[in-house]
Amino acid sequence: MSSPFDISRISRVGEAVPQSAQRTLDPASPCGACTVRHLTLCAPLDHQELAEVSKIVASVEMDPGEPLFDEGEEAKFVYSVTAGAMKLYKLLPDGRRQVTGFLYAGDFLGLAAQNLYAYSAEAVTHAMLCRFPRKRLEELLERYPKMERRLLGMAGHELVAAQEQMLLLGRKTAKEKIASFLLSLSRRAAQRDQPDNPISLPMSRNDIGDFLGLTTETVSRSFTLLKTNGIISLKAGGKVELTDRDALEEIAEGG
Amino acid sequence: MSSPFDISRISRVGEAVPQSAQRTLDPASPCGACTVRHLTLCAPLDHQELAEVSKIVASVEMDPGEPLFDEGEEAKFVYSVTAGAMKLYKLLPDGRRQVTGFLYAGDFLGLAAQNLYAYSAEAVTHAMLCRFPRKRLEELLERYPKMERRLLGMAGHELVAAQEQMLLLGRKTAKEKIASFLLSLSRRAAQRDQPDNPISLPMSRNDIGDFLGLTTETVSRSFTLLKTNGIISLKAGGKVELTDRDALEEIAEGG
DNA sequence: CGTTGGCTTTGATGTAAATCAAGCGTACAT
DNA sequence: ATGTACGCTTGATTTACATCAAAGCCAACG
Repeated sequence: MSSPFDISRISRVGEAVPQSAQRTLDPASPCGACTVRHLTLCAPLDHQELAEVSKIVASVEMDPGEPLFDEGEEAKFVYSVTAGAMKLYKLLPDGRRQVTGFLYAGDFLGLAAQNLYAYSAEAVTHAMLCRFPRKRLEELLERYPKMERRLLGMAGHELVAAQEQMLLLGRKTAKEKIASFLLSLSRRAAQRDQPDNPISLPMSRNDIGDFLGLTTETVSRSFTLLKTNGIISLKAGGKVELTDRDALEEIAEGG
Repeated sequence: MSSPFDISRISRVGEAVPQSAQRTLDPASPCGACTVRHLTLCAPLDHQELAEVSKIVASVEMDPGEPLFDEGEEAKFVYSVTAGAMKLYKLLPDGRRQVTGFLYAGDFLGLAAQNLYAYSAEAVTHAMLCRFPRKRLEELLERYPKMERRLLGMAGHELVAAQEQMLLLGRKTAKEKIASFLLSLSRRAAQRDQPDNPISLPMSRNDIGDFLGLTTETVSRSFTLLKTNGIISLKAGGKVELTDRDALEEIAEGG
């Protein structure tokens, strides 16, 4: 966790801001310079439309463990991840935690019910996000139906992933959960043109456990089991090599 | 399960069709007469627009246990439930099953990834649905952005519900799962202006188990436990009375 | 109206994963 | 270099739920 004195560095793009707080976006044409736009909700926009978006976005920089918002808070903003990794989670009153997703560049956060965030969000690694005032973005969505269509497509993908995760949480064994998790990380890396093997696991064993409905210990044991069977190998820097992808896929589906 | 000779009765509305297959919709103005429109994706449409929708919808009637489509099948149609209850589920190769949702009037089905259904769908009770050819509906969505906005709103609600279900599957005990399930059914009934107590449980113990990540036996034991504690009481016709709603809410949140 | 077959409930036993409890590294600070 | 702290791994024990097994229950049907 971050110290309570850490503060998200936020800057309205297009305004004069301290150099230090302005790392990814060029103030002159921030969205035009966005290197992950093809992955985001801004993908379908043309040059002119991006200029409109630029007027309402701010850039946010996060340190590992730093919270972005909490479940139940008023949902004034929505976000798009541009770099690094975030996690979303829900808590029960006694502290039990369910991580509902890990987010990478291009992913969208800020889902709300009755204007309150439906989950808490926290940085896993150092991360950068674009921040949109919810109301301003909704105005833009009315003006640009293709942006709304894009968002609907992204929501559809999220729903498919959510159903897959329900199958995992409700019906898979610890070993199957870990195998499925590694494969889904690998596939997502491939989608964003990153190496799909070895893959990097920036999150802790505890986070993985809270995502898969397991304890840290069971996650660790399942990793060692797969390692012992020569199916994966744990490398330095939190990297995992998928030595036998076919076997992993077999296990993930309950083979 | 239904016999293999059962066939969904399908009729293009507006065409001459056998009386028996045409039970909910008035062929003259089928969508205009829809009694659950305010719950559906058609809610924001005016009279003129509904007439356009009428041209592409067909009415489908289902018997209990009858399958509508299977996961992996080509997703030619999407559906809107107008009466009765449906269930959605995913299977593992060895037969383990995860029910991902129970659907009632107003709910939307037909989520697809790469044009293939992401889950199987089957009737729980006798049910009626409106069937939309996917491509024709997509054309309509382009013409009517407010319909697309409506769909986006519905997808958002689904995503919130999915996250809640992940918390349930990953972190709640059997008793907490049953309590949460009963409360969510009660709340959904209230939303559709049906009595929220007693509530009706049209699905089997086995279906409930596959929805909550439990076995039939554990579902049954949890019900008797709540019954013994005077928190619920099982009535005739698959109805459940929530005798002590506060206690149920306390239990659902891990109290 | 007795038989049948499918759910549901209840009981006895087994087990995968949780919990409890030390040790291990590795990374960072003193 | 040496402490120390935090996350990871490994081991021993417990437990919630699954599995296996057998009765009840009730609606449909001959």
